[in-house]
Order: sequence, then structure tokens, then C-alpha cells
Amino acid sequence: MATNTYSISDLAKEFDVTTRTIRFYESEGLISPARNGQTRVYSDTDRVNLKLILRGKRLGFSLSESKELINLYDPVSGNKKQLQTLIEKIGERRRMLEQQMKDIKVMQHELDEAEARCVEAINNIV
Amino acid sequence: MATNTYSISDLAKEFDVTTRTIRFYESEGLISPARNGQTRVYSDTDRVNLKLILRGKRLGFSLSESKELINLYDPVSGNKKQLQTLIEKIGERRRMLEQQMKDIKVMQHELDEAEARCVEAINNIV
DNA sequence: TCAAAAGCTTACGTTAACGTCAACGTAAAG
DNA sequence: CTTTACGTTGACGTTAACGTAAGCTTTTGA
Repeated sequence: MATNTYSISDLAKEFDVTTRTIRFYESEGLISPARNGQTRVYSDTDRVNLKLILRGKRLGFSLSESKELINLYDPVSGNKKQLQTLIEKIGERRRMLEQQMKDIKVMQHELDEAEARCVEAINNIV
Repeated sequence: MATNTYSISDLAKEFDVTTRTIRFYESEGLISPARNGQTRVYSDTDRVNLKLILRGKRLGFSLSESKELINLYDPVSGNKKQLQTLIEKIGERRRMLEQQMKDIKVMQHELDEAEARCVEAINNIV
């Protein structure tokens, strides 16, 4: 496993966000890059976490929700009770994702219908 | 088709939002209920549109995006060019939904893994 | 070598999506 | 007949998620 590092603008370009955005995520505690003096140095882990955040964003997750998600993937540390709580949270997420799945399928179906109406209307014109 | 009507609090209760929210959606031009004097009277169409908005919200759509969606389902009025544009927009939406689908599947997989790690950690304790 | 590019911090600005009063009208129920 | 519930219109407040700008240091390519 090559231990790559990235500058802030590397990641900004790769994921098409501004450096401001990446620094903001850090200030909110979602990423914790190393430092070379003042300069931030991002690891593969940081990069993956950023990826997680942005995937969360595409699904309408808030940053604090994404933060929880990141913590779910963290090294498992804690007692039994904490682990149970984690499993419950995972269950919640799963239920949310399933609801979103349903929503998407319904929408796709509706888009099909909408497109069909459009096509028909065009045919009626021509 | 029974032409039902609803009060604002009817809909608020049914969809678990505040009346303020519903009025806000109207002020943003997403719903246009009839009036009985001052009082708003909602039709089935209004109800469906509200449903659309909230489904959009669950998928992280902005209100203006949901507004576009509502317009996609509207009675097909317009010339050929407009209809082509509409079809393109529908295509965009479809691509977004497909991306979201992918995101969800990846997340579900990751949740599976996270849960497995939790379960294993618990077993190591006990 | 020196100007442009990239990095940093601090701080105020902005937008979306409502929340939260205030102040008032109306209608039914006790 | 008056309290209680529901409705209305402003209008200001709030939070999240950055944008934007200032002012300074560091790095780098011509």
C-alpha cells in the first residue's frame, strides 16, 4: 500500500471543490490532515474521508451526518454498549438509504412517464 | 376521482411538516392552493405536489430543483423546442438519480462492512 | 532574482429553508 | 359570550455551508 500524500489543491482539483471547502471540513472536525510546518498534508485516509463527505452530500446528508458516517468506519474502539449503539446507528442509516432507494425508483418511474408525455406531445405537433 | 380538499393543518399533519413550511413553499411558487376567503384550500394536486417536494427533500434536492420537477409533471404545453429542453432536463435528472443509486449501493456495502467489524469487536470482548 | 502561484489565518458576507414571534380575524364549543 | 383552536399576514431571527476578501509567508518557475 503506497502511502500517498496530497496537497490541498490536489484534492480540490480531483474532487472539484474549493480549498476553502476542504479547510472548512477540517474546521468542522471531519478531516484531520497532517502538517508540514503550516502547510496541510493529506493522506489517503483523508482523501477517502473527503470522498465520503462528498458522497454524503450528493445524497443530501448534512456535514454532521457525514461526520457520523466517518466515525462508523473508524477503527472499532469502545465497549460493548458503544458498539451496540454504533450498530443501531448503522441500522438507522440503512433504513434511510432504503427509503431513498424507494424514492429514487418512484421518481425514475415518474420521469419515464413525463418523458413519454413529452414525446407524445412532440409527435402530435409534427 | 373524488375531488378532495384539505386544510393546511390536514396536510401538515399528514406529512409531518409545519404550516409555516407549507406556506413557505407557496411563497416560493411551488404550490398554489385555492382560497376560501383568506383561508387556503388544498386540492389533491396540491397534495401530490407537496409529496413531490418532500420526496425531493429526502433526496437532497433544493426547492428550486423540486420546482423544476413539478413543472416536468405539468400538463405538456409548449412548442417543440421547449419540449426538447424538457426532455433534456429529464435526462439530467435521470443521470443524477443513477449517480445517487450508485452512491447508495456503495454506502450500503460500506455499512455492511462497518457492522461486521462491530459484531466482530463485540465477539472479541465476550 | 523576482514575480507569480500556492499556502496560511482571520473575519465578515451570503443564501436557503425555514423558525419564531406579533397582532389580528373567525368559528365552533362549552 | 368568551375561551380555545385554527387561520391569516408581516417581519425579524437562525443555522448550515460555504464565498469572498484582506493581509501575510513560502515556494517555484522563467
